Amino acid sequence: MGGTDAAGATGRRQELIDAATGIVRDAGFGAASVKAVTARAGMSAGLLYTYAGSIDDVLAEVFRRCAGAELAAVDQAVLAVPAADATARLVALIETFADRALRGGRLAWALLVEPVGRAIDEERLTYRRGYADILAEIVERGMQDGRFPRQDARLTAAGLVGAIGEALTGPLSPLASEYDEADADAIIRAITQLCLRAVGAERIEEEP
Amino acid sequence: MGGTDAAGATGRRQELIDAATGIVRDAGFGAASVKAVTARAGMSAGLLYTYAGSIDDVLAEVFRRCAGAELAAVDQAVLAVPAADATARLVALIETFADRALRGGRLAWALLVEPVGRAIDEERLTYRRGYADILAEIVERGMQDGRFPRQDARLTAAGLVGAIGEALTGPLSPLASEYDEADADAIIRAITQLCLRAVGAERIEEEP
DNA sequence: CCGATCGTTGAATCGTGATTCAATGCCGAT
DNA sequence: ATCGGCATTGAATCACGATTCAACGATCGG
Repeated sequence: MGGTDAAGATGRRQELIDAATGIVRDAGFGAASVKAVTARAGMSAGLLYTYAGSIDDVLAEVFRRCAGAELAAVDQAVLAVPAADATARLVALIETFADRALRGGRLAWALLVEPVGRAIDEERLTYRRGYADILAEIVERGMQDGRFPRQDARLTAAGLVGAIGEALTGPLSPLASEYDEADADAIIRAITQLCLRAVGAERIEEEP
Repeated sequence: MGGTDAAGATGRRQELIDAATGIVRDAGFGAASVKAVTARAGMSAGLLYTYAGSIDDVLAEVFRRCAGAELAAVDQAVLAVPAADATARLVALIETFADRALRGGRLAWALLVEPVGRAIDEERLTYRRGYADILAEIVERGMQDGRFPRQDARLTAAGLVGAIGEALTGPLSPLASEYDEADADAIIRAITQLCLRAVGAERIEEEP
């Protein structure tokens, strides 16, 4: 056998997905053409079709994996907090999500808002709905416990997804331009406060 | 001269823009190809290039006009309310924006979130920033008057743009599926409450 | 060493829309 | 009636990326 594992342990399909993931992280889905992906994977363009149905197949898989990892991290962070404290769960969700987004380079942008084609838009819907579902559950519970005022939990959830996403990836956000590493905490705190107020959480930890 | 005004008063460029606007309203920018636009305008494809530099030129102009009209309507509604009452201004903004979006068919979706190419994405940035600017001013004023708690006005503004946009156009929103004409008011009310809470407005009109 | 097999290559082809431009039609002026 | 010039046509061309596939070459059993 030749080199390290060029065609060995990993498997061509995995190499394609890894290469595509790297490109998406660096530059978004728009840069993940057949040529770019196969070049990064160190193979010829045609070989993609031996190991995947199409470039959209590969990119959809990349989206599922990245989005799934983000969602899982957030879900885990939320579940680490007692369900009884809806406010703390909400804070955990926002902090985890925002922290990962701010440190993940272009990935959050690619997953949340980058214009992409049909194949991936459907994945995106699942992704956003995943967050909205978690949020809706938290809001529902908070209402039951009397922590949050009566409201349409699903609409609030959608609104929070939009608010967090826009604050983190929109044209006015730190991610759009350069931003100070040190600012990250301040930004996360501001988003958290915004969302806590939005659901009507009573206890809001103020900082001087 | 021949027909009504086929090549008369209106001007070819205007006809192109009108045709493109109609298509965007009906089906979004994705449907506004050269062929579709020129066909709707009743002229041949090639003529587009006599009266516009490119299809992107035409679509960017359509975007500017539609977005400008929406923004102007919202701005007008906001200015109709005394600046001293930041809460009322915020309500006016949301109600005007949401009402127009819910009644405007696909237009709101096209302007806010439809995936489009570069030429138009820059226009979109201006559009969203326009709303964010108005919102930031309202939030700023509300803080000065002690109606809203201390917060990062620009971040709140971005968050509100995201929340309103997602609630109205997101996968979880009424616009994604069919929705009852009668529900529109309830939706608008829910979004309003959400945003009022988000900025920390004290007086929130409850309804039983 | 020979041929079968299978992974691999990358140039040719396809698909989809935008864009160009030679040809045509239409008009008033002469 | 003929001419010059402007408006218009729409088929040909271009652009650009995805996709295909005939050809190549490494490996292995005999």
